[in-house]
Amino acid sequence: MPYWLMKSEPDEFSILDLEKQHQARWDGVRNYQARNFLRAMAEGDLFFFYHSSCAVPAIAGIGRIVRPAYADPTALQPDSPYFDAKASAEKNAWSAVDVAFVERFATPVTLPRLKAEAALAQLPLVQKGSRLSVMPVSPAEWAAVLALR
DNA sequence: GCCAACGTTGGC
DNA sequence: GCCAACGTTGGC
Repeated sequence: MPYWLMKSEPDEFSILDLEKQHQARWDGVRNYQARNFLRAMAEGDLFFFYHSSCAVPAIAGIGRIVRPAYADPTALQPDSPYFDAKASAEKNAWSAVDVAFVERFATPVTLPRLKAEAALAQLPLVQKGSRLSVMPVSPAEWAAVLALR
């Protein structure tokens, strides 16, 4: 079962929001590499929920994919910040998945701690300049993060 | 708020 | 197809 990591700005959508809502649509991904990873997800896959662009960037918990990739409806909504004028119902390049809450870490694993972990050196998240917002996580990396929680 | 790094756009 | 300019990401 593949593992993933997805970034979200907690001001927009946080692990606490997911915990309260139980389930949510993960939409608004507008990068082809990230989108391709979304499309590779299967129902039941687990992912780390990462808080980006905030006071304490950190892996804040775990979610589960409950519906695999489908056309992202926000691309078709003119009032959405994720609206894409080039998208149509017939031809929508963007994908969304549905996710469910699994766990909120009592202590989020902060970016400095992730960077200090040798087992995570290959993870795009900790690599200089990487802005990838959806990425695969190997079983060894998954275990290394769980051990830091 | 700053700015480095990146991905995308568009002129040629 | 190249590449400069631009807009965005995201840590600090």
